[in-house]
Amino acid sequence: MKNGAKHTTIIDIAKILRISPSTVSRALNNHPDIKIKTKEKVRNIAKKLQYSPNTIAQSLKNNRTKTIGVMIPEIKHDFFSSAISGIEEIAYHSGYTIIVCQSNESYEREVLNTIALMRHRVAGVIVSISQNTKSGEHFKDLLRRKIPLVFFDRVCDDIEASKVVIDDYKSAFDAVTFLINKGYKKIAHFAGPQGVGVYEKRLKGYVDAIKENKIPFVNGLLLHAGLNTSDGYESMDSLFKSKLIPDAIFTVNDPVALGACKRIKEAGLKIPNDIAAIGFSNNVITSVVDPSLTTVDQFPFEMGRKAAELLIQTIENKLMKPKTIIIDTKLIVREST
Amino acid sequence: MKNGAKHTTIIDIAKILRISPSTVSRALNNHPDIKIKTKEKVRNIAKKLQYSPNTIAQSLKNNRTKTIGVMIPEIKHDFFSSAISGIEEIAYHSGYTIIVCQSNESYEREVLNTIALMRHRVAGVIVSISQNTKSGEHFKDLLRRKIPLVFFDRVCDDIEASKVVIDDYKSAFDAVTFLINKGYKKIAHFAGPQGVGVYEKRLKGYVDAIKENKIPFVNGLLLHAGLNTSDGYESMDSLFKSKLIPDAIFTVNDPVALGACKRIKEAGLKIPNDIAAIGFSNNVITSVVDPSLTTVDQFPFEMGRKAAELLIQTIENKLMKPKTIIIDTKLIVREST
DNA sequence: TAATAAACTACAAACGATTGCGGGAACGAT
DNA sequence: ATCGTTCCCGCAATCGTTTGTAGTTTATTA
Repeated sequence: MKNGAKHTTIIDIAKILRISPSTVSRALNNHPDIKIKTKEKVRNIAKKLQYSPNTIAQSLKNNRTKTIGVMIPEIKHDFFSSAISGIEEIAYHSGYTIIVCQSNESYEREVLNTIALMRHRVAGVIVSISQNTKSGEHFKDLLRRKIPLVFFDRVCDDIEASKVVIDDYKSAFDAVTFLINKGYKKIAHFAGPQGVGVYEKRLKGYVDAIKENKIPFVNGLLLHAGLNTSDGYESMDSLFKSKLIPDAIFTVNDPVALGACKRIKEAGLKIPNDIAAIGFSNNVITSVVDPSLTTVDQFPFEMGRKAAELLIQTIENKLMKPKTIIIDTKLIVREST
Repeated sequence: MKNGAKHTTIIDIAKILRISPSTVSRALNNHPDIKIKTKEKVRNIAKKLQYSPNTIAQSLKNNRTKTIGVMIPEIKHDFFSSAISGIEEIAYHSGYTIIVCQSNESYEREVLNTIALMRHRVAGVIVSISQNTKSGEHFKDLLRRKIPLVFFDRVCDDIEASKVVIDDYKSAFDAVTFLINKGYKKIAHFAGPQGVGVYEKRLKGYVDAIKENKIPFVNGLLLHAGLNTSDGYESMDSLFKSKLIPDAIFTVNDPVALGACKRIKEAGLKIPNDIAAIGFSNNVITSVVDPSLTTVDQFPFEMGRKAAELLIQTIENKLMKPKTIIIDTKLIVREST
């Protein structure tokens, strides 16, 4: 079961040149104690034998790795894959590699993945937590072991770690206010799973925007469901059945908005003339659907970059205490409003 | 610059119990030489101190890691993030972790990433190559070091390694034949970068389908461009300008098809009545655009799974020689045809 | 020429785990 | 009393690097 891999080591090089491994090591690391002649010889042999240092051995010796653990719910979501892309970008340029794992929205798997990352002695971890994560004990384990931790988007509020988030409350508030200013008065909200901070805040933003603008709050216009297209479809369907027809909807995310739009179109109504719609996240998809969807851009690539920057700064002791970065969102106005 | 991390080791446990580290190791690995009483004591202390084995040390000792390197052009593409998801799924269940890197379609970066993966002594590598990769020397380096390699989708033909692909030729041939059977006669193809095998094969499939069905091949209906929406838009634009209007188009991928559709709609023409369209890949986006797009599903999640399975089998010596798996594609017929 | 500094290089320990081998203890059988 | 088993466990080497210390040249200076 061994990897058959046979790599050349500094000992191989040492033997050939009849010098000691330590000299080879110092030569390769350009240590001043080694004379240039020797360094050149070492480097030549190293190149000839395709020597590449064994990170494993280095890590063991130095008690430190250049690996960052990334755990997100699901890679296939636009938002998260863009974030990973941003993380990888920064990591790459700082000489770090990233280990990616997905929790699949499962708390148990999140815990197991955390353990796996600890075993790997990652230098730090970047996380967006699963929907079903209530306890943050596994993250506290990381901190107890002095492994730096950065949350992004879906954060764990009661853990002292750096965070990269958007202002979900304000983004939602602004989106709804935008609708109100456009003259819409019966605005529905399809909320996400409560218990997850970001969705709670979006809901609160909706409620407060309604209240502050002195629009009557109608309980029936506030629906709770999941995060998928089907949820949006069904929520809209139930509104139609209840004869409580809004003139605009604001949904927890883009897929839900799209599902709702589908149902609206099936009802023979026009968007935005009969019902306007705003989603959340600016999935690529929103710009090409017909009508294109007004939505809130969270700049996930940028969030990933910032999270990686924060983490690396913490790892390298350039950032001594947790910091929260709030990424500005942008309402992307399109045809659906 | 050290990670402050302080982890408990088997030595710590050994000291507490006044036994030797080797006994602790054997106890934890459930070795028959160790009596149950001792094992229990060891396990208790291990749990109390939150011991978790140092993968680094294990890897060094065993000269083998349980890490798989994954290199793809860009994570943010639907197709690749789904594939990664599939890879991670299989890897997770076999106890492997994955290191992800992106080449960003750059040959140089692909080479550097390969070196980084070798340094990490990954047990194997899964790759979809960049557009600009002509030489496969860096992959041969992997094989020389006996590091198993599996390609998926964009493969390197002249390297002897396992591959997971679709039959691009047949998929394209079938898609075009489908159009022909529907009665379309002036079918255009917007081809991708030649030099990349998969795109060449799709082109060939198009050409042969035209010829075998005795439809006149019109040179002006074959356009070469890139892979983005803008390329599709411009290709369509140039067709309009050349007054050579097709009654159907088959594009190298979905974004190109969408770009073309955009231009078609701008021209006031109807899809599929005036011009039909077929894309390639079944990006999520294609099902929600209006009109929804007929396309070819490549089952990227499944490709990722298969690639991971092949790789792990090779790593564990259960697969002795390279194998090529061809994933069946499926023409998803929607409104655009 | 001898003393001293400067320039190189080697030795050995360490990182944390695994594992072949050997040895002590306890026990029964002869 | 001797031998043989069986059961537990420890010693020490090993994986590939890094690095403090010490040692050997060589060059420099008095």
